[in-house]
Amino acid sequence: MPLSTTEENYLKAIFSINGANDNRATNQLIAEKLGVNPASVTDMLRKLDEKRLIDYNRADGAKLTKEGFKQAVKTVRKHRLWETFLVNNMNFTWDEVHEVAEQLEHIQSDKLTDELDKFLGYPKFDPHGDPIPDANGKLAVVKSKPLPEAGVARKLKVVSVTDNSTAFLKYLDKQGIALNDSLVIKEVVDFDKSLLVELKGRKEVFLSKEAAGKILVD
Amino acid sequence: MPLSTTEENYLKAIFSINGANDNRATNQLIAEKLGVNPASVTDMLRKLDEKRLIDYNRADGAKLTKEGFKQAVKTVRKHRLWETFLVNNMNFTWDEVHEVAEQLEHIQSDKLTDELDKFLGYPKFDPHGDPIPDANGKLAVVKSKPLPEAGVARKLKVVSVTDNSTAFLKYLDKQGIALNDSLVIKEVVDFDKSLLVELKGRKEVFLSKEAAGKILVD
DNA sequence: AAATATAATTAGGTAAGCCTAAGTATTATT
DNA sequence: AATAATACTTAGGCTTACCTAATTATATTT
Repeated sequence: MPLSTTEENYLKAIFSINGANDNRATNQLIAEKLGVNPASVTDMLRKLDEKRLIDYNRADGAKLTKEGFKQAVKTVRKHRLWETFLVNNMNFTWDEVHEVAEQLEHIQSDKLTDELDKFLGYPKFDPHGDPIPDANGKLAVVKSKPLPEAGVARKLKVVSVTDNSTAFLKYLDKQGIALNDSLVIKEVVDFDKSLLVELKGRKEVFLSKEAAGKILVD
Repeated sequence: MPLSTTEENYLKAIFSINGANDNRATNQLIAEKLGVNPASVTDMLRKLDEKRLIDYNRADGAKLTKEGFKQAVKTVRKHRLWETFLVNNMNFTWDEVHEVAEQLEHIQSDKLTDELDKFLGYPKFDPHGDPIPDANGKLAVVKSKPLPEAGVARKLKVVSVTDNSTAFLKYLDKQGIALNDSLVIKEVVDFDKSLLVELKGRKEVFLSKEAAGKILVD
């Protein structure tokens, strides 16, 4: 039988906490992410372990099994496809989509998911710049590129800089940009190709074309 | 707070049983429609009565209040809009849509509902020929009648079916009958009241009295 | 009117998913 | 090593929405 909405949400939470690493989600992190009491988490993790969707024990926390991973990715795929649909076709803004997508991601129909994917033109990224798993669960691999070559509105991560001069690094520091920081290009100014960039803390800064070209993002 | 999926389903069931008339749904009919035990229905009807979504007592059965009616129509609106979307844009056939639409009808977002309506071009009827309530809950009125009540030799149009089961829809498909098709009753067979019907492509098929009674024409 | 059938209700129980409060491990600090 | 802080589990309970079996109320027959 299919997973419940709640089970799907737990798998998704573990997926988002563990990421690509070999981390193991703790009860507390999961409880916080889902807004439930840690005692409730214990119950559900045990249940998911029994169903072989996760590996779980008190000492090491929770890790998705192959099957659990598959299910989590499927839910993420649906979530991101629906977000794309809402923004592209239903006139939602990227900050309005989350709540509705949280509901839509639990609709159970592989046919619908795949038709939606087709309808949208097999998008690789959702409106937040997060990669959309394909029908086989594969995620687009992002290879870093200079900031000016990245698209607008995608969630980017600073992975490296091509100028290690003190002057440049100090400049970045002053702007509030550091390695591994997330940022989003809000706008490309037409006449001088400078970029309006939103940083983590909702702070916005302008970067000249020269400066931006030295920042590699993912 | 918003209604639960189950509450919405009860209201919808009462709506579909009572129709436009002043009927009052009985526990048994509701139980049958929802596939639950009559004892469970008693519980829920009492709860809906307390919430003033229905008027309920043992003697007269259940009737929607103004608010309950509003909620039911809203769910029906969503159901039929999603069905239309699935057929028009997701390559579903009209006999495939029901199960998924049962899930989609519970998505809570007025903005999404109205944007979907707009996206679809404010359709008046769904793929089964059922009228779609507009944003104010108003339904297009159709003066249609069951096929056996229509006269012989008149050009008729299939506007709706009163049985949306997969079995019936597949049967119609096989006979070559689809929504909005034109047809003409050539003959009423006396002894069993079955109908000889001529379809668009000059093709003639026999329809039993039972099957014909579920086809509404204009 | 009495007997029977049908419909609805009551009583007691279950499972999922959550809670609080109290207790037990584990890890960090002194 | 002893104490304190943090993390997790246990125990007992709650709500929703369902169930079965037994009972009561209403209709229908005879």
